[in-house]
Amino acid sequence: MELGKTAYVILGMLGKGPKSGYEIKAKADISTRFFWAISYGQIYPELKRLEQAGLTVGEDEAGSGRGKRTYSITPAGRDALHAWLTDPGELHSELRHEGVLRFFFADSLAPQERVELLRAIRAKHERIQAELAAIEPGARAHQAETGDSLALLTLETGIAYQQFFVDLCDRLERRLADESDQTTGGD
Amino acid sequence: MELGKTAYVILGMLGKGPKSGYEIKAKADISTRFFWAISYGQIYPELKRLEQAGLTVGEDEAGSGRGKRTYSITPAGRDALHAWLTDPGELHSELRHEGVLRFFFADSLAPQERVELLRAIRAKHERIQAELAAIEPGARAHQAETGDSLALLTLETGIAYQQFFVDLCDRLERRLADESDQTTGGD
DNA sequence: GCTCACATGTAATCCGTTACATGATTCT
DNA sequence: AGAATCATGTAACGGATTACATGTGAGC
Repeated sequence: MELGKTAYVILGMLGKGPKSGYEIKAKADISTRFFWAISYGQIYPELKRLEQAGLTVGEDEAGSGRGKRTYSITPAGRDALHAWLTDPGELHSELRHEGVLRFFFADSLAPQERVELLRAIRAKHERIQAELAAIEPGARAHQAETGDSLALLTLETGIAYQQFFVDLCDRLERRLADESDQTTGGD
Repeated sequence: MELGKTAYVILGMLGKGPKSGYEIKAKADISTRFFWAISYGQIYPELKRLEQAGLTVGEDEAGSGRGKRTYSITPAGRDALHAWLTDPGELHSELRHEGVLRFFFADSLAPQERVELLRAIRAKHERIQAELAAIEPGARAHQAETGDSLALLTLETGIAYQQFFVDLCDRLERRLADESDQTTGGD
């Protein structure tokens, strides 16, 4: 029945409790988004497919506006989720990073332009890090409530990940400065 | 004329010297692949589009087998490349990391299964790091020849990036161990 | 003669984003 | 009354991978 990774994001979210498509998106936006983004265009069709496959069940919420539909995970859904979490096959991972890409091709740039590029990369990662830091208090409260420590641990991973790039840019900028010092004979 | 990022990978490669589609792929596979992957399915059609746009010129190589075609960057191509390298707009970056994704949802796993997940993530990054390390001698020789230090610097960035995940997995494994120590009352 | 590296290309398919359409409820 | 948020859904499009088709040249 071959589910895509995105299906597991949805299934995983429902594993933590029943949710609507809208709520799944909201939760994903403050957690998985930073290492696996999803959009409405995937969520709603996928929820239907998962229901047809018997991995989730949807229920129309009475009373509330225009048919809000809340989905829950089924036992079969939990099995599928567990099978994925422990699947010994390849862990897909890919990075598309325009900043590093540009840096790789930056030998045709003037030294000043290179530095500006590094600063721009740094600024971007700092901005995302600030976004993540803003989420932390909520995640901490969530851990206290539910006892789920992995969400917070993953968030901290995200913050450390951004920090890696900030440090990297600092290091590279210094390396470039050292290099041009040598070329110009120091002083 | 709105070029996609992949077009710039090709343009950037040609900026370092004339190449065939095949050669572009080979170079990308030992450099940009780790932060911006490309495939033949993109390269050949894109080379044609870039030629039509006047950013590259192709020339059929005489003598060699079934029409090998070598492309060079034009002055207009260099302008476009420079414009991209210094574009102050958003730097696209995205990560899809199944390992961290699974970890986020791993609260339903047994402690032993969690550790196995972390070990699998770690192993994968170590494997990629070894791949990168194998490329390094070639990159070092290339720098000595051409004076282009950024390719090597970028490769080292890739190695450090993999190391980040290796360290992360070690840290997380220790954190999980500490946690279960507390829960079981130590010993 | 066989296999491997070199070499080009396309078509099917998949995955995902973006933009759009629609409407209810809640807050100010 | 108006704005923001909640809420669902689809269609068009774009980007990229995969598989396939085809063929040459060099070395064993």
